[in-house]
Amino acid sequence: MNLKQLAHMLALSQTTVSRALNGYPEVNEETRRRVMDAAKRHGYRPNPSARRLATGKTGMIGYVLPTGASVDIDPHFVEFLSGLGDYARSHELDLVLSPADADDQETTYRRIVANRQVDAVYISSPRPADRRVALVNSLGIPFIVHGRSEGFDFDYAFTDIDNEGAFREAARLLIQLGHRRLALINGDDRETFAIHRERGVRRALAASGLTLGERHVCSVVMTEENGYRATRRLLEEDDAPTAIACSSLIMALGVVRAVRDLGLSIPGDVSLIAHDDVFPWLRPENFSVPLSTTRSSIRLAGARVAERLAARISGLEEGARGEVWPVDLVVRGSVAGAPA
Amino acid sequence: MNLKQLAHMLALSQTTVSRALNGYPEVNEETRRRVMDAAKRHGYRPNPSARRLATGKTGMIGYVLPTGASVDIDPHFVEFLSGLGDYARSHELDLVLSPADADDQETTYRRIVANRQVDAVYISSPRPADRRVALVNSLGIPFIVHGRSEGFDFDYAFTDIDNEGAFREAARLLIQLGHRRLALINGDDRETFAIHRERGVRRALAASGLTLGERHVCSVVMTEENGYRATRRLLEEDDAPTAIACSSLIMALGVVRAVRDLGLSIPGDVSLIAHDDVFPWLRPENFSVPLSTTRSSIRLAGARVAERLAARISGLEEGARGEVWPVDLVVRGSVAGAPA
DNA sequence: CAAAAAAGCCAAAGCGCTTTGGAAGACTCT
DNA sequence: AGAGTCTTCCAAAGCGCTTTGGCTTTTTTG
Repeated sequence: MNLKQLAHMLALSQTTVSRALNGYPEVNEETRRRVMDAAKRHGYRPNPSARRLATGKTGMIGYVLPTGASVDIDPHFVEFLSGLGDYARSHELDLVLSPADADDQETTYRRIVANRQVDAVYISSPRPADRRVALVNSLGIPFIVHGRSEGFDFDYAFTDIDNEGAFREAARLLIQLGHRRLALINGDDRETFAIHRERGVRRALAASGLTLGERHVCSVVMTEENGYRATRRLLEEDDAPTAIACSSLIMALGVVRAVRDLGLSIPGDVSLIAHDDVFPWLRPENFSVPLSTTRSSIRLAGARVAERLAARISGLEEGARGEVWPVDLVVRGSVAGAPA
Repeated sequence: MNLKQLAHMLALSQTTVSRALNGYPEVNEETRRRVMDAAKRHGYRPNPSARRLATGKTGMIGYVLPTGASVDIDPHFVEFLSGLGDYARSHELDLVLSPADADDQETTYRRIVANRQVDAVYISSPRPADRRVALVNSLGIPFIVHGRSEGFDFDYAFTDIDNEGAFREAARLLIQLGHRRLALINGDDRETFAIHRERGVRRALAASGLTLGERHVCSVVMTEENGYRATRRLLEEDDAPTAIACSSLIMALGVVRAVRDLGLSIPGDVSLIAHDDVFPWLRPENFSVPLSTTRSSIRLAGARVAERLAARISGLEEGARGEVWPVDLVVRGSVAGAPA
């Protein structure tokens, strides 16, 4: 059932039917109802291929997926996707993942824009002066950055959480509890979120005349194993920290294991706060010692990004507004006063 | 730069240029070179929208993503995606995720097929007599099932692992070690993989004249918390099992925590074997007691599914061949002889 | 009431590609 | 040399939609 047939059986022109269906004003309301009705009754759905050839609109949002034999997709992605998908569904948007060589995403971005394969894209895990952001901005396709980049001579639209504030508050709490030597087990410090978190910790320390020791901050891929290793290294030193801030729950698993392996305890010997992106399958309150966290649902962020993309596609949102979400500090049993 | 312009500047017809580019035989090799050359020089890329309108081919593979406020995307998905994406990239395939109401995926499948939005689809986490499989089969679009369904009057193509064999071997090992009361903490038993795993355990027990106690098997969503709860429940009973087989590493985290909370030890009081899908961020050898596992890389499965989909799209693979991969049993410290 | 404006509809021209059905020329064969 | 066969290319017809420009008919206006 295509437009031609539908028009024919309604004894109308394709033009009128098309306009009736797409809500154009120059068609009689009575006629429109007739058309809508017949369309529904016959299950008519405009062929998207034809439509996109004619309009250039695809009804799809794009994401360039860095891949490679040694490239691991961030497990956070799936939660983000849950939120994004949930919103996208209600707006009949599909998501197209374009796999790209992790070291050459530019080609892929250019392709999907040149080919008009998607109406908008989003970018995640940005770094300062991220080339993808500059590129996509210059290509002129609507986009939203999940997270923040920095150091451009233009503004852009992003949705981020207050990583600095979250870790500043976490550190402040630890300091108030008497801790003087804090450590930060961070994610990849080439990414903005990690930079912001480190800054948060430093600012809190500075406010009390303290500093973050050179060797008390580490930047690693966020795996359980790396959390373990970092913790062992930290705690086996002379000036071992008495409190640790950790950038992910997964790493925190390793932290807890390391602390135990060393015969130490949380929070007796070491206080621990981790960032919680809210996974359904791993909850901080279920750690052997309930984990204090800075909490922000990455899933909600996914839904929000989808919402903004949809708004941009339909022209409802314009400009380069960035939004920063506050982060909850949730105190549980894993923090206590510094040991004597 | 479109076909028309390219043809014009080569003083050839669109037909010839199109054929030269697409490798049709009825064009002089000399001409073909000229065309290819000019195309490359001018960076000509055929407009995919136009091409798909004409051919119906999209260069995309589809996946219907169940979503909803209370629907969590399986964390395994991201690993599967890593493999799929890695292969797809090298073949210029994109993946389109079509979010659907988890309770009504049929509509979405029909849509993407009717609209010719993708060249092929894959289905994951199938159940016996899975309606999606029947539907997609009847719709006549190329597809691969990751996992297995059962009970159809037709054959279909799938890539699965030997879940039954894996859990049979795991159970057999435990039995050989003297365990008589095994328990199985399984995933959702409406899914085929869980059924097969349970069958594997039962078969191994039966071979030694043993059975799996009614209350020694549980089927839950695979979260850390559920692993914990199930273990507590199992171990606090009178005829507590001395060995546990567990369907995921994430649940195993909870199992370990529960055992510890009860003042018991692994493998002294309880032996544990879990299935490992090979996550980069959580490795069984790094558990406090290195975890014995049945291991199969879900990432490789993703790559294989992509490969088969590509083969089907290009007509290289036909028929309904199913393939079942063997699973490694990797013995580490978490198993030992049954306590006296 | 005639002229101007608005409403409602349509035919046809794209969008950029593939593919069908020839046609022209070169080549082979008797 | 004439008929038949390849080879190589082309014009034009789709694919199914949107949109431009124009044509009637109805309504409004001075």
